[in-house]
Amino acid sequence: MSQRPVNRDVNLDDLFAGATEIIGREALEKKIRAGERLVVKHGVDPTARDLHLGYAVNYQAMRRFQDAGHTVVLLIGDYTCRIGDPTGKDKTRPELTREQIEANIESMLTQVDRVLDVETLVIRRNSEWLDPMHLADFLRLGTRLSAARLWERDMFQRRLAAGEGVMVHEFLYPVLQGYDSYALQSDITINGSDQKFNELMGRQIQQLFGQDPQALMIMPMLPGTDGVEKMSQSLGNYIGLAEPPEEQYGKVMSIPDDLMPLFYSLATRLPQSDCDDIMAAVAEGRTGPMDAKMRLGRAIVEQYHSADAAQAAEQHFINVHRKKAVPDDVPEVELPAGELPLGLLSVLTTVGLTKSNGEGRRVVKQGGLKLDGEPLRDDRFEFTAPGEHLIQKGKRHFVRIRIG
RNA sequence: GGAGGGGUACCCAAGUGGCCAACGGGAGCAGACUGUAAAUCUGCCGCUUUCAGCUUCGCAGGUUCGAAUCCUGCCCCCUCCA
Repeated sequence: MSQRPVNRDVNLDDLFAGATEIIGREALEKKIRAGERLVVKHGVDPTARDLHLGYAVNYQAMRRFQDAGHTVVLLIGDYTCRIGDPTGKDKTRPELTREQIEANIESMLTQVDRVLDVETLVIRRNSEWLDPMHLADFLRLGTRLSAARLWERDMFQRRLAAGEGVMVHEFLYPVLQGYDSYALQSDITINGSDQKFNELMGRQIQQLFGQDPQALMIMPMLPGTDGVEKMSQSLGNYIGLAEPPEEQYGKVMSIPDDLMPLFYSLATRLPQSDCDDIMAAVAEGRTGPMDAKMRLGRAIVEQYHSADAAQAAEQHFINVHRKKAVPDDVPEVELPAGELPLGLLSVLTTVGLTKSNGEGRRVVKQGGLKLDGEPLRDDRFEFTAPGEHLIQKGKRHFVRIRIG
């Protein structure tokens, strides 16, 4: 693994771009200027998931550190994920097997490689040091940490006030996560603001052991496509890094207009000055909001796919949504002619357009179904002969069926 | 160990013997409108062979013509006190 030389003259404002807060900035700057190769930590759970633009806010920052020659560590919380972060939402998590964890890391890497340089990326697992840790060691660490400090956490206070409980493991979680920073000798951790408390604990533990406390680069949470909640997989309001170009583009087009500035500066690699110019042009009426949004969509698709893909996705969007034409990549399903006649409702369900016959009946009744471009309002319709048909549900769900 | 509160559909949450397939909100789906997959408005939103039938309100029994609602046992969750 070949590493770039450390760039001690890197522009710090560029390096820290986008961060809402840098804790311990001064000490960090000294290290950079002295030409030290920093250990840059970013922790993730090895759960199976689609990485999305919200995470990419961190990855882009990590990439800049890589480019400046520093060691970026992707810390896999394979030990702590067995315990469960106090999100207040998680039920007891199913325990992941070693194989699952490795498979998840693998899939994660194929997603982050769109942003990070995986050649120099260092992967560590916190089971490396937490597994061999003895309870006595942990308790000894506990003799030097104040419980009151842990209780301060606003989430705990809120939950207690709301009459909800706090579990012992949740209470201790920050200690384990903080220990990671010590084990890695982290110089800086890049994470979303939701991790601030845990990472501050890391600073404290590092100091207990005589280490320099890590700096914290706290990145803003990107809102989801609904414009209200933060982007997250469980809320389904996310734009995945590995999603197909048309999906990414379409989802970008669906964000509320007033989210555009945020997406421009957090989700694209455009310099902040360019983002400002674009939004100024919109404000002054020189550019339409739709054009600005389309440009945003292209920029994002281009970043995770290619310029060609961005063009194609835009064309697809114009065709399907503006001109209401049929896209050219409609999924096709083969149906055996032996089962003729085939009832429309059961076809809709087997083809995956509806979850039940009742839902299909509803869609047909409401005029949301088209067969070969023609509205079909008869839920008792049957396909009686072999052949090819285009089924459209609503505006954007298409399936081509081939009976025969 | 004691006292109290609670478990309802994908999520939140009403309902405390029939008018309950179950109020309301969110999510989702469809229609209208729109530059948009935004916002707004309208409709739908357990399953089925839909003028009807079937299965649902933590689990298992029971009372009753009839239960999400009452009784018994069990499981789980939360708060306070010890």
